[in-house]
Amino acid sequence: MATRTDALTLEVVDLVATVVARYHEEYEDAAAQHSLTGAQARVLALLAHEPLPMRRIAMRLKCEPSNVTGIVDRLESRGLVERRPDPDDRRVKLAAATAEGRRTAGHLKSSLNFAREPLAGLSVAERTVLRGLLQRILGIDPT
Amino acid sequence: MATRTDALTLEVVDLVATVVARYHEEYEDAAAQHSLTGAQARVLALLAHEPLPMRRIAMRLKCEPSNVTGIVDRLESRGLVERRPDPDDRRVKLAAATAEGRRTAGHLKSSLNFAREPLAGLSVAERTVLRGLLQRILGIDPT
DNA sequence: TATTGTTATACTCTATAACTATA
DNA sequence: TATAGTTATAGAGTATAACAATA
Repeated sequence: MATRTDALTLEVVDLVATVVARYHEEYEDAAAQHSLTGAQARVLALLAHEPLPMRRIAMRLKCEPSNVTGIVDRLESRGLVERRPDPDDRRVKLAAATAEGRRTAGHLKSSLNFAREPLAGLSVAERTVLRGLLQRILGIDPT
Repeated sequence: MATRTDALTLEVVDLVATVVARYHEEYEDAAAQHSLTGAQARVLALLAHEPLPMRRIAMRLKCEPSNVTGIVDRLESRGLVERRPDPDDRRVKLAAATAEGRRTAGHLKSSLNFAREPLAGLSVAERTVLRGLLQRILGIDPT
């Protein structure tokens, strides 16, 4: 075990903080290019993958369900998302991305170039090492 | 150069996104433990390091200067921050952390345990490799 | 009774534009 | 005239509490 918080660890934490800041910047910029807020972009990305009950969206966003109402309202008024009844439970409303919503989500994902540019400088071996270290940090069992 | 967006790169991007999400969660939680919002905590951390003109705070936060007024107002009303005149330019107001503000910032930093817990599982050698890779990604010249 | 989604309310963060006091 | 900070305003995200419909 290392000392309580050695210089190396602090350096790494600082680098992680910088990565976090830059990632956020790029995400917000990419969202803004499609006239979306960050929260709207996150919900749209979620729904482009699969329709979800309002409450599940709130859990994924780690916010209160009442907030999701407004976010989905704004996405719906732009035709990117629609609300559908759940056949199994009439209390539930399923939010689902429309065709245009899925298209926008696709553009958004590809304009998020954090993926390519910075990682392009790393070799396959280096990216593999990085993947392993990040998995360890996150407590993910490498399958 | 790797292919446009190979599976490995996508995996790493996904891991980075998870790190970003977890870091944010922990930061907001740590701030909330001191009844601070994320923005307030960021400004307080900045000012605990050194006093700054309002405009410089806005540049560091990448937001409009008008927003900083409100954030500093709230910190000031809690006695964590104070506004001082700048002797060199009477237009400028320097925001500075009070003694209590610096204390709060210290607690906040130590309650941000993203630093210790996840990185503790990595050896010194692994942390060194991670530091190098993150520096490469961020385009930082290792001194 | 419990749960799902919504509404109502209040607070914070955000950008824009107009204002003031300095420079 | 240009700049620093503020104010005013409006939109969006957030939590809390209360509500209707359904389970």
